[in-house]
Amino acid sequence: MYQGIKHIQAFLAIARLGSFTQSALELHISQPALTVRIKQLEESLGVRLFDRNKRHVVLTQTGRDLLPFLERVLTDMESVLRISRELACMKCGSVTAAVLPTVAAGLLPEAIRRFGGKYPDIAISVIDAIAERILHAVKSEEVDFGIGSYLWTDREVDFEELLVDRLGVFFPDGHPLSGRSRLTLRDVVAYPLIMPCRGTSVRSLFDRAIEKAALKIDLVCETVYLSTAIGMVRAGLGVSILPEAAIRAADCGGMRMTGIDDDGLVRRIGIIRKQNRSLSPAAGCFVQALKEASRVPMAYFSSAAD
Amino acid sequence: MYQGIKHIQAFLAIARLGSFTQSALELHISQPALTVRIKQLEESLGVRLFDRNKRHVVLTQTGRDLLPFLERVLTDMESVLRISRELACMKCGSVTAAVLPTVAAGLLPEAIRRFGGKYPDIAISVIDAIAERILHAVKSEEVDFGIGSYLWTDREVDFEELLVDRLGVFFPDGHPLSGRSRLTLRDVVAYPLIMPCRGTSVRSLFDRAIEKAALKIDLVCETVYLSTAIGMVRAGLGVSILPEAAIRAADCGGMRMTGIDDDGLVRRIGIIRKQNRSLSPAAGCFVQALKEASRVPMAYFSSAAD
DNA sequence: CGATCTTACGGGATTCGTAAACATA
DNA sequence: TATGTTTACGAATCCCGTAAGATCG
Repeated sequence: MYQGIKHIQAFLAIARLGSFTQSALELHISQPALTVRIKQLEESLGVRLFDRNKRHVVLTQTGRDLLPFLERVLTDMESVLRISRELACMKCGSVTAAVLPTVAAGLLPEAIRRFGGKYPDIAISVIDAIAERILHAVKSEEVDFGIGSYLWTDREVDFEELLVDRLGVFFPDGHPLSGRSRLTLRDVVAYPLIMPCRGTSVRSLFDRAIEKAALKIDLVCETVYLSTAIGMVRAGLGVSILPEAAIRAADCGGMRMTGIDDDGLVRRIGIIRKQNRSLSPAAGCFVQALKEASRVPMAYFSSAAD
Repeated sequence: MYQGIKHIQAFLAIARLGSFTQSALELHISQPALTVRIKQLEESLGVRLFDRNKRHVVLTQTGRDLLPFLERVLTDMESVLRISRELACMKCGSVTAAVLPTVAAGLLPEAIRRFGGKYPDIAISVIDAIAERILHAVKSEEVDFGIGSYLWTDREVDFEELLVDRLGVFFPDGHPLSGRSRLTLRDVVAYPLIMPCRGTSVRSLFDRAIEKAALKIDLVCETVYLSTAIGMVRAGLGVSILPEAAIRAADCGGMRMTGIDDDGLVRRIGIIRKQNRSLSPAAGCFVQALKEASRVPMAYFSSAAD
């Protein structure tokens, strides 16, 4: 069949330089080898490409007709090389991640800062989503990877922990729960509850703990945004269980937070990846930046419930 | 360096079929050979293209990024193959010829008819020109070949005779030259002459014959078009020496033509080609049609002097 | 005769296929 | 265990470079 790129390079070099000898020098092969290459190309294409007049070599009409097409093949091949090199060296490409809002506002900016400094040409796009949707996005390969809580054992995905996020009880000033250094789930369920809606990691952890302890609860409201839940708590509608770090992000005036002593109520946050899928060089590098960033304390958290 | 088309075919087959085994069947190679090819391609591009999960093979993100580029290379390569095949089989292409007007109106239509019947996809373009310009067009490679008279020995071009065109003396009814069965140049130069202009083959032959015989002439007019010369002869301005066949093409009422016995006054018309240049398949085939057509008598001649 | 392309041929690298090993569902 | 990919290795092929041949200016 047709031979390969080297034959096209040979053709173009001779078409340009008008000499086998010159072209052989440029291509770093011997001149007889070039003769053979052109002969092979001519045979495989079934047409004569050059008229050899001993002193000069010139394209035949057929050669002239084919020249632009062969040029395009080589140009395109060079594009492939350039782009794959750029992808490998992260001079281009993109990373897409589905991330819990708390992480998107807390850990992520630091990671993006680190990564963006090293690889300014990689576009990073972040989809902030609740735990359930992150898992879906990872499994459907909408995203390169997710950052979230690994709540449901799922053999389709791998999990690698980045950080552990403790939950706490949020209640208004002057609430009966005040003054205790630690609380338990059993203490909390005696009061009306405001919780993030289903599908969030906090809610999943909470529901699981409730079921395990076989407790009854009085859920007065479900919120999408963490800040809404906090507002309701401050207004005296009830108490809530939320990430401890939220105390730093939201306006928590008129509120108290106390840690909760319950094994189930810790949010293990990490990288969620589809099994048997390799990360692109850029994504792999960004994950690295995330791991580094997770070793320094986070400054801020978002106001969305997740 | 990068390997070749076969690697790209391998990549695309696997990307499409999602299986090394299937692709190997399609490509008619063994499956281990395919593994090696992909490994080579990945190494030469410096990126991982597939995630092998034993049960399925799926593109990596990088592979997906590169897919359209590699597809384009193969598409382009297939274009090259298709076009060269078409050029070879004369399913496409064009032929350009510089042709004497008498031939363009006489021999050429028959040749075009024959050729066009067999190869309807080849475009034929004809430049009608006088002998001098035909030679120039051939040497500058404006045209694939010329059809004309080989008047000036020129090592840059080859000549292959197609037909011989005799010249005759044209004079008005009742002219003193009337009634002779043959004439000589010496008979003719006694009268005022109307001749095709310099650069035409007829004029060149004439001038050469005059010079060789060391005759003096009375040139009253030079014409570009053969029909003009005939009109002037009919009007009694003088006599002319023109291709005998012109008697059939122009309106020659009130005129007589007699053959001339002079060795120099035959026009040898044939294919004029640049030396050491091969003809395209289409041009070569058209030349063949010309040779065939030149073996049947011509019906008409043009009215232009050449 | 000098420059240049073509042909011939031997050595070396590449590629292929068979067979065996390995991995996953 | 069955399916499918990777590794290993011997054999065939392909490709290259050197040397000799041919051709044109």
